[in-house]
Amino acid sequence: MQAPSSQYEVTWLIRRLFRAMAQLADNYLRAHGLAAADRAVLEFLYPDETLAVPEIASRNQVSRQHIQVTVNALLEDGFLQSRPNPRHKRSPLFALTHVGRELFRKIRAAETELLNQLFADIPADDIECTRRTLQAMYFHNLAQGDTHESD
Amino acid sequence: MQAPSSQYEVTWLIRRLFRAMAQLADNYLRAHGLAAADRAVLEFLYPDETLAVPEIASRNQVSRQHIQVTVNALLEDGFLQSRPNPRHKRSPLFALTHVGRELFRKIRAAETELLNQLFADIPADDIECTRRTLQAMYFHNLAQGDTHESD
DNA sequence: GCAATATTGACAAATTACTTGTCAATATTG
DNA sequence: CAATATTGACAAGTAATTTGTCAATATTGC
Repeated sequence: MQAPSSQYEVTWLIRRLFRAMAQLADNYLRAHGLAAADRAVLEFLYPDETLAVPEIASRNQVSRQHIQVTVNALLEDGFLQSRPNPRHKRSPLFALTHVGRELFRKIRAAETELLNQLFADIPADDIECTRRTLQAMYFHNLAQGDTHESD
Repeated sequence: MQAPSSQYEVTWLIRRLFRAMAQLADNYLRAHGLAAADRAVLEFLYPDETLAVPEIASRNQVSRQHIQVTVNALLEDGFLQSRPNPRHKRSPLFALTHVGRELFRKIRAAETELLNQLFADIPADDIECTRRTLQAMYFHNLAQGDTHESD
């Protein structure tokens, strides 16, 4: 029958790659006792951001309750520290501790290894073109689909 | 601090786009009473494949029990039909019915609408370059990470 | 053919990764 | 300062999927 369009294939590949990447990343994260949600929080704070729980949640488009639990656990494990929030006295800001920053740096380094394999033999120009295109897709998407609140 | 590499950004965007796309697709699928897993099965069979449950599962990298349940439901709803499997008498092959094929065609058409918005203003060359790059990534990935069985 | 081994479908329970609901405490704002 | 909103904590619910188990039946190696 008709060949699928390039557009369709791009979205198909995004779906497949996401799953494949998630599996690779999960294997690695598990070795450090982290879940994907933990990694996401660390990423939002790396290297020097300070954010409150509700703000991390809204940037990550997940419920604040979920991020609350994740942040509490990371705090307990010594990867995060809290500081007073000038904008809201009940909702402290969180930042990486030195240990947390080192942890995420290591995670990134390991991921970079995987990335280098994943991108082996792909010309830099193609990677840059892909980045530009996906970014445009992402912003198109946001422009039309980012008008929902919760809670 | 240091700017993230293009490689890293590409994978970041894949993660973000996957989630955004999943949300868009889910809204549409729900209207047809389907879940993402149903769509995946229909896609594997569209337009004229015939596959047994364990084979769909292995291609989709999910457990055969999960696909079994999904296929049973689609069969009950009249979207699939079974035929004898020459390679295994207990494990019939499944194919789309006419209704099932029409359903998936409609899903695809609706998705194409969304895709056209998502890709609006992106040059065809960039889309093609992106497709080529993602495909290369996907095959790199498969080449190294496809050696695990289950069950 | 026939025995040993493997595969399959069915079902149940467990797991993961969240969301939603609720509430009291405390903030912010008008 | 009173009305309203936000936050953190906790509980319960949900969706999608995995894992475990089993009996039935296939396939295979001899």
